[in-house]
Amino acid sequence: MIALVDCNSFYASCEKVFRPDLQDKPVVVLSNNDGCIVAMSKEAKDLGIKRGAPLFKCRQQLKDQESLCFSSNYTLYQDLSNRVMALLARETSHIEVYSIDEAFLSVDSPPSATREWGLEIIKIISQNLGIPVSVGVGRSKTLAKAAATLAKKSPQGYFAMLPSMEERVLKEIPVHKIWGIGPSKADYLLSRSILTAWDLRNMDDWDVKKTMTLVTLKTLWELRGKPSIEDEDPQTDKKGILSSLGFSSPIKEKQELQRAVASYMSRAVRKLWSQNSQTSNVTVFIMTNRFKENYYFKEYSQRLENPSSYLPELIKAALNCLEHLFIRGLEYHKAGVLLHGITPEASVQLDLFSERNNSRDRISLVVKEMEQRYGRDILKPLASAMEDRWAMKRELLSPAYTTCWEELPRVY
DNA sequence: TCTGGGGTCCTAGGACCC
DNA sequence: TCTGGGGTCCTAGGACCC
Repeated sequence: MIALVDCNSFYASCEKVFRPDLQDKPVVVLSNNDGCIVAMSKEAKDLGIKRGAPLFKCRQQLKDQESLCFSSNYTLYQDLSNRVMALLARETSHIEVYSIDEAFLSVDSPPSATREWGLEIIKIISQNLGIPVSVGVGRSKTLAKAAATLAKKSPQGYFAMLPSMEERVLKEIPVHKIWGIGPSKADYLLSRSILTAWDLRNMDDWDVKKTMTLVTLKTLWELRGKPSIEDEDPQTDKKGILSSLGFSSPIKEKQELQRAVASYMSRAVRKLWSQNSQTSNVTVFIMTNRFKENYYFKEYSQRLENPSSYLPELIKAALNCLEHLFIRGLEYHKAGVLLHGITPEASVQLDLFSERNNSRDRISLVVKEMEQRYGRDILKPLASAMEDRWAMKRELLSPAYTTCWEELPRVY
């Protein structure tokens, strides 16, 4: 059996950990730039607030209820997540950390003791970290996921879908709630009168393979209790790196866009460095407000002659892309940089006529070392070093309770 | 006024090769 | 009118996830 351990309202729960005064209050966490709502405590959910809703549309409602908003504090969430995962790892022979707030665990206990094991996990995480979690158990990841959804509704936060219960339970689950079935596939299934998880489970393999995808076929097998979705290997390097962010206020000037793009590139390159890789393809995109008329979105890619992780060269490529995109007179809301064709540094193929450029390697090395010693922003490319007028809006940020000496919570 | 960011995987179709 | 067969690789774009 497989268990899915899922933190309840994770971001909101993290905010509550160091604010006992908020224990029973509605809490919501906002996206970057304090734009929309990405997480809510149970109390906020009960108010009928929807995930993904823009803040300005529910501001009044939140005010009426004395709820509290927070800007997203990823430093805090990632740190608490690491602690949750470390505790979970002690309770199982195998753990797959699936996302910042979820992990699949293999269930080692005999069936008769599984319930105690699950409840013990909930207790451990709650006592050590103050984070509420739910545990769902099933014969496959997809079944464990479905069980976890039901666990959230149960008072103890635990639900095991035993094989004997599968038919009854799956008949109650609408097809669009199944992990891996998004809006588009749900629509298609509905049009064929496949309404529940049980209906999908009983479809013909070839039919599914032919009219949908292999992924859906695997989902179907999983619903039948046959594990078919493999673990993702956390060691494997990223295949694409994206760094993009909306501006806190619109940008008109090309020069400002250039600074933003240069700065996004230096973030992307840092991710590249952290996995010791090089990139061979740079893409830049810019866009105006997509909710307004005359929406403009355009991207431009440039292939590099040789794979590179040399920041100045990559910034130059990005700025060159920007030249193909920029139109004067528009108000830009967002830009981004994508790196593709990523290869490990060790196996990079140079073309016949180029030589490995040692001085570049040394510059990158010095930058890396200085960042390690003095912190991330000690060196910035000049192209991005001016004032960041467009920088992210985070007006409601909570302290970095666990990762910054100055911001440790005080006990009086 | 204000509407997130960062990923993965799959498929179709074109270019190219023998 | 007739116009091989079987591959690989790459890219764009869709779908889905948290």
